[in-house]
Amino acid sequence: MASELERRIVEVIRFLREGEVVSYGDIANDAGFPGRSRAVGRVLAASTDVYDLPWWRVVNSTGRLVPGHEAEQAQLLRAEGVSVDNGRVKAAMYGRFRPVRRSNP
DNA sequence: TATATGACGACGA
DNA sequence: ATCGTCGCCATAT
Repeated sequence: MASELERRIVEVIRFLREGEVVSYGDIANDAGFPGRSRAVGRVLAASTDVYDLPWWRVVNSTGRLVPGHEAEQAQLLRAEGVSVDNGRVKAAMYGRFRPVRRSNP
């Protein structure tokens, strides 16, 4: 049985659209559980296939791709028109993803 | 009960 | 820009 936290997280990820890239922290915030980014990673790692979620549209707060799935994720993202460079989402202009520190906003 | 771990994030060096 | 440390917290051992 899924917890409230897990249900909310899954719901938020399910609604991500093509070309929309968000961070774990963004999802935690949208789910109503700010600061619980690790829970987002845990849910994805454990049940991506179960819920059939667009896991590739989730990156960390610095734009880094998912460890161990970088090649596939980069391919999936580029197929949606998202630029990926050296294991990173290239710019801060996709979806709600925003880097924490931008030297040149 | 106690530690270790991790698809994270903020910060400082 | 990159790396290490620390806070966080559910699971695993």
